[in-house]
Amino acid sequence: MSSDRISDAELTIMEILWERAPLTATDVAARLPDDRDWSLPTVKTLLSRLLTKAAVEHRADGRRFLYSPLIDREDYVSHESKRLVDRLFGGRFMPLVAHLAEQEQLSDADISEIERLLREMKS
Amino acid sequence: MSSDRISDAELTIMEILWERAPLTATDVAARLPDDRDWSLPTVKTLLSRLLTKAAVEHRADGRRFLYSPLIDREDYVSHESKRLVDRLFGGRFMPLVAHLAEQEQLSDADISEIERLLREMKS
DNA sequence: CAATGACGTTTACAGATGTAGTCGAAACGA
DNA sequence: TCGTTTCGACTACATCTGTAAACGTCATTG
Repeated sequence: MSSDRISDAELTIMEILWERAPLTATDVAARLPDDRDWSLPTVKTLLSRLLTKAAVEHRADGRRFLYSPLIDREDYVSHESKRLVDRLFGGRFMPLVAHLAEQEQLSDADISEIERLLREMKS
Repeated sequence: MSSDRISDAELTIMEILWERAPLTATDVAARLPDDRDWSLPTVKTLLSRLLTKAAVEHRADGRRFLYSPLIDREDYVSHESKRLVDRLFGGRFMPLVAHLAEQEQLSDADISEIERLLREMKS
């Protein structure tokens, strides 16, 4: 099921595929961010775990596979946001937003931008 | 170090101690939420792992221990919120608000509340 | 056609996590 | 004082995660 959690390392792979797909395992490895310098076998392991979790699919291309995400980034982000909010804020989003707003040094420009967004939402 | 991550199960214990401390292991077990029906040994294991992670401390009371949180709930919440924002929104607060906005997970009341918060921050 | 390389699959292995049993010592009740 | 309960400490064990090596196979190239 796609209800399996995606681990941190796996998320790194997903981000690459969300940005561009389909890709071969080698392509994915080539696009790793600098702070994730994994060997090709590692990337392959992560890809096959993602296959098991039905988070990606692969299609044969000659004797290689082309991998593509099966789950939507938007859905994943929503799911994880909700998970955090459930765990830490009793399921309410507002406290999270308020908390972050308090923590974060928002520039006046940021604030105006958010206000604009909020005005749009209201209508 | 207190930089060790607190797992889900451990968080359940922390929440109990944040609500009321100090408590003995047995007390903690008695306060478990209904959906976490753990045996006493399990609770003790989790408590000792939290000790190792320096997330709680204990003080002898006769032959028992009284456990208290060492880290602040506020700090933990900040840390985890930041982690989410870093992982999923490139560390920026705005995209999170935008995301929530799109998902329509903020009520009109929520929005007004955020606006009030932002106005306060501007000054 | 043989050697080399590119792939996917299988196996590995340490550390974290969820969940709990066992054990020895101390305390308490009869 | 002797059995029973109660602790904490130690041990256990399956699963998940991070990271990767080994292996078998097909393709490519000399």
